[in-house]
Amino acid sequence: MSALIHIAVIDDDEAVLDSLRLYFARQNIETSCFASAKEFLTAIEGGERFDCIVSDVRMPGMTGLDLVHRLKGGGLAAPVVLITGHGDVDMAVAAIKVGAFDFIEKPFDEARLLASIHNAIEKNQQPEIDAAELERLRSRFMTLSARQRQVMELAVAGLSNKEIGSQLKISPKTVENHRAWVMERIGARNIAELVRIAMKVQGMPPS
Amino acid sequence: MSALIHIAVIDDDEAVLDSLRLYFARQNIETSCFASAKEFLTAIEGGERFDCIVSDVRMPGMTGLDLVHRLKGGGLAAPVVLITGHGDVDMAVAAIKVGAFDFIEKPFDEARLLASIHNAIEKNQQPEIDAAELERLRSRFMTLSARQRQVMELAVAGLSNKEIGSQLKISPKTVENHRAWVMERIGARNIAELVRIAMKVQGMPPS
DNA sequence: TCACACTTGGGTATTTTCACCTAGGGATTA
DNA sequence: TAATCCCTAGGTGAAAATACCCAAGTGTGA
Repeated sequence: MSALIHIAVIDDDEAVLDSLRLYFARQNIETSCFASAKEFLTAIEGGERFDCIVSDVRMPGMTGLDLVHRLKGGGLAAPVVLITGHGDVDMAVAAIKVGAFDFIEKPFDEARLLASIHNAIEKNQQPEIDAAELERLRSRFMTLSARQRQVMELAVAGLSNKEIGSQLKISPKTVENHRAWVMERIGARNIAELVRIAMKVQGMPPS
Repeated sequence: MSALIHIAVIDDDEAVLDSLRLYFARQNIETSCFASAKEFLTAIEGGERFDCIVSDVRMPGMTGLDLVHRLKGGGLAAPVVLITGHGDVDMAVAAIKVGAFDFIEKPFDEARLLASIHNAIEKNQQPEIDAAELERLRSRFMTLSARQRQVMELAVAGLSNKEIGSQLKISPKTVENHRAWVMERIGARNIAELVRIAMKVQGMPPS
């Protein structure tokens, strides 16, 4: 699924930049380096997009924290991992609160940073998938027949096949058949999943 | 609006507890002190509610971080302000990510803590719809042990007893027992109901 | 009229859950 | 020390769900 990860690294220290560029190259990660937040923003304004942004906190001009603020305010979805040389708890708290994904102290293990980046990207893909997923599910609900939907609703309400049958005046066996159909169509593999899907779909009107 | 602020303070250090109690008394804030997270949870289970929870991070038994996890998992809305003696950035990051409102290093200015508490309470004033019902459900969640909660979460995710057992490295039979306990305690009569209750209380998650 | 989908219902066998029960080990508390 | 709670795990038997198979009646649209 992951074609090629493309990240941005922002640090005013040339040595750090070089070191990280080399490390990420070895990890098969495409890296764009920037010596300042400003340079980075220019690239963003030029239309460049990254899967993850790794930035130092303390830099001349715009700090990493400012950058997070700016990016989140601009609605940019890419996760930001901040790196700091000074173990500043207050700043870490502030950073996470404004939406930074992680906050790592120098000196850090490169593997730790890598793990955080992977984690950030993974978590970040969730909402997009959710929106698309929701539409997919909604369309599947539409293909259900009236009877199937009836059965589904009662099943989601927690009734057993027997109870559903007596309520709909059909045999439990028929209910069983309908139920299997519903599960297959919706793509749920168990009742718990079906309940979640039903709640998700019915809990949110189409946008 | 603010009748009387009532907060909980949790710290295993008697001196800190006394000091804060005195300080908050002077600020006209009602304070309940607890020497451990467990004592605090007992009070919560007994139905006590607080506008804000101030807790030390490092304590014997349950840590402040565990506490936040537990409270947020149970859907309790009260904001938590954590205090730590060791400037631990990683822990601060983890704490904020799981939903702590603030993370303050010792030694701290009492006014700083007070400001954070006021801020937390103010931010926390969001409208709750079926507050009474949610409270009832939350209190039930609080009575679950850690293991029971684990089992519940996996069950809600749709795993079978066998799958849960293999994941938790316990026998399916034990899972079955835990599950029965959970169902009884929560007051759910089938999985569908459990899933719906869990989603309501925790306002979550993707499958 | 024919094909297709939906509904209905049955059979059979396996798996899973549910509702009871007992019982030991470990940790905590009175 | 005794009581209590939790986690562990086993047993039994009933109920339910699941995964397959099958067929017949009813529409709808090509």
